[in-house]
Amino acid sequence: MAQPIRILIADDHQMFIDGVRSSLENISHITIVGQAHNGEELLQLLSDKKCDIVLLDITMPKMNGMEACAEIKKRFPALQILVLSMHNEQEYIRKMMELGADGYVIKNIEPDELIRAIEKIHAGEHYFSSDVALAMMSPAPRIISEQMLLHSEILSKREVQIVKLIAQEMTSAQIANELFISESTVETHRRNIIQKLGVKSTVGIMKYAIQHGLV
Amino acid sequence: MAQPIRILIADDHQMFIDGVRSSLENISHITIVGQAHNGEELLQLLSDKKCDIVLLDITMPKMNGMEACAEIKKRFPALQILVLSMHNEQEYIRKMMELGADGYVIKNIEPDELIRAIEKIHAGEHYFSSDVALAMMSPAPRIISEQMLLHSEILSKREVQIVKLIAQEMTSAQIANELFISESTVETHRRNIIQKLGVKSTVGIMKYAIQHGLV
DNA sequence: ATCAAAATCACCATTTATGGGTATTAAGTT
DNA sequence: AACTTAATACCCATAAATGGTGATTTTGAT
Repeated sequence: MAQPIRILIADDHQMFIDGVRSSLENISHITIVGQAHNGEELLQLLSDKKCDIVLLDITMPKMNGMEACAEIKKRFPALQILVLSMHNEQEYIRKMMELGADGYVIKNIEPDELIRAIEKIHAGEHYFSSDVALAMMSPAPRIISEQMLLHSEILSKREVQIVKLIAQEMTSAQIANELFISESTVETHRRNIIQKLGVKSTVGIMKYAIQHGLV
Repeated sequence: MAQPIRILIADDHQMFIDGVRSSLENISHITIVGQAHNGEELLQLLSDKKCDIVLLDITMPKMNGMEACAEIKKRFPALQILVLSMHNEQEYIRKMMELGADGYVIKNIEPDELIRAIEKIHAGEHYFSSDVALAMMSPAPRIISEQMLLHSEILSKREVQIVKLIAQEMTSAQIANELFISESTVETHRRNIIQKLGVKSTVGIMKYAIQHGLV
């Protein structure tokens, strides 16, 4: 190849970025053109620098990997995304693929495999590490999981906001006060959230929130 | 220094280990003598290899960093431990220090600072990254926090059991049914748990449960 | 301009959870 | 044997959350 594959890395841990860098620095046909510690930074970078593939973490502050992925695919459809996550739950994988990711590997991947993944993605193929592929094999870990996927439209901004406040152990009344809205409204939101996520109670909301990096 | 500082790294993510390795490989007075992906592996390694400092992650499978830390300090009191974690909550920091850790830094630390931390620890001092020190400054994030520390004995077996069931979105009645005890008892446990953890509601219990790997 | 989704609010009733206090029994420790 | 903790259970009252239904307004997209 005449031109090396240009890579951008987005991950909130510098040390992890360094790990990736050290794995790739001696590979002649791959070059790292930049790095970001969150989704916002990444999107800013993308306006300036040209690159082929983004290595994207999911758990990041400010704008997480899911939001970033959706945004990137909207603004730069040609850009390819390889998710590098520590989560290998079906929900995550499915979600990221729905949002337009081109591949998904677990962070404990070996350098060799990472290189292979990048090459595959660049060649227009999808790539999943074996852990990930395995996770997708099991038909349905929980009964609610199907329901969860059916209702997997993302929560609205307001709903996310409320989930975050719930996660701070606030009651509906306190949240209403915080957001200058009625308690009824908060409770309506609460119930809509429970329905959307296919969970039973606030406890389920919390699990979702933590697993999806909302807290 | 005649002898380099011998380091062992324990972290469940190989790529992170690689990140640390690449940061330290050109430092002549520091040498990495081994790595482990969980607490058990680490303890096995320690029986064979001699080393000065363990870089220890908290979140690991099989045996996590807390258990490993306690065990190491019991079996090898002279060995020094630098916690390398992504959590900078007071609870974690305090806990690890109680368990005998010698320093605590956040994973997004810069390589320079990591080296400094290792040197300090090896010199018999403690070391905390500025993030961590800052986190410890705030006297009490919540008023109940003091209470939290006073009551920081771990939950009893029964209580842990109930936390796990709560995490499955079960109501007190359902839990009572599951455990063949009265609903009153479950509610008493529930309230004791809330008090012990210094949280406000079931939401707080959930956060604790998830962060401490009970679910 | 029109349509769909999101956000807002209220009424109802019922179920759950929280907070206070009290008490008994079993199990384990010193 | 004396003491502590864990586990069990109940009383009362209040606060909070859940479920159902219906409705208006704002906002965003086609």
